[in-house]
Amino acid sequence: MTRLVQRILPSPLGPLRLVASDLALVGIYFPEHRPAPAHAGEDAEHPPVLDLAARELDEYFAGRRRRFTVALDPRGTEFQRAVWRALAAIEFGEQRSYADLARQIGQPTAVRAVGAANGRNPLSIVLPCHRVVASSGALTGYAGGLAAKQWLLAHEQRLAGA
Amino acid sequence: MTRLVQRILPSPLGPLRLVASDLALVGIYFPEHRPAPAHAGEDAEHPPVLDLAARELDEYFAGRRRRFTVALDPRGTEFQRAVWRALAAIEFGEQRSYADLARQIGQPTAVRAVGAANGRNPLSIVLPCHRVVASSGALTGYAGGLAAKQWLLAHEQRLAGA
DNA sequence: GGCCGTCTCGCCGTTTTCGGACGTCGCCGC
DNA sequence: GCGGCGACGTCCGAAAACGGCGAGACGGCC
Repeated sequence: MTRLVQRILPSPLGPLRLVASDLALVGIYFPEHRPAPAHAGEDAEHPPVLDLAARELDEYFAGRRRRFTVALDPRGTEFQRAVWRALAAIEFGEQRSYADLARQIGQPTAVRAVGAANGRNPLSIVLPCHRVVASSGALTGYAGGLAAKQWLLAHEQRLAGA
Repeated sequence: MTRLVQRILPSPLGPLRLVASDLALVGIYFPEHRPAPAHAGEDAEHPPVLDLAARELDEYFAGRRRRFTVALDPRGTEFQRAVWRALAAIEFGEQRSYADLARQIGQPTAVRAVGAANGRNPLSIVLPCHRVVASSGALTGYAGGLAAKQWLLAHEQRLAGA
């Protein structure tokens, strides 16, 4: 029940809205995020975690960071958190299918539910839901729009080779 | 979403639990309150509003206060807040029926629902749900027990005449 | 014969909807 | 008095709808 504060961070994908509690990052949202996230409190004072998140994201976009260290507190159901935990294990530049994730959390048939949980990921980019594509390899959806997903994958692809 | 703090206040009706946010009083609960209210946070620091509430309640029980000035923030559905607003208009020593209240909020047939809303009143005493009785004049129910309701009415009756 | 697109259907957690039950009642008969 | 019934917002549980899917079946097209 701690207060939430937010901060807007410019990025190549448009202004990102970072939301944090006193202790951890709680959300990263695109300008036209879908589904629209709940409104956060005013940004009176910036807790340190918010500044750290902004710095790491800047580095990520600049190609100088592949993993994030900022404390996270993704809020959701038990199942969703399990999916998001699995997300965190996908390395920079890699890709997985929704079926892969389902297997990984021990519920190989819950493919569709994994897709839904993926769509509710509150920590875009940091929890790399953009690295999950259909088994066929097709891009299927993204909270920030498919263009953003494609941009992120290309960005990582470019750097992964180097 | 501000933090809630609480404080116990001794009274002729037993220890009352006062709950407040930074800005306003949110709840007043009897020892055996029904339905049981949600648990509040720890009482680390007392916001001014909590002390003011305690003082005014003391004065009320001592017979030196008939109206409260402490800021209130009763949380509930729109309908409930409408009922509670109507409650606040009942003067010290007066009594109304549930049907009266229903008429007052413009939903004369929602008598039973008014009763239910009354039962969910989070601010006992300050929002005087004890001044509402059946059309027949009978005492019908009270979160703090019928004895408490009777005590409050008698208390006000005694002073109203003076 | 391969190689796609398209369709259909089963999968499953979450969300939304729906229906019934439950009150701090009041009115009408008896 | 007492019993019965109607009133209506809430709560709660059940049921249905809804997705950022995947596998298999078809039908075209080289």
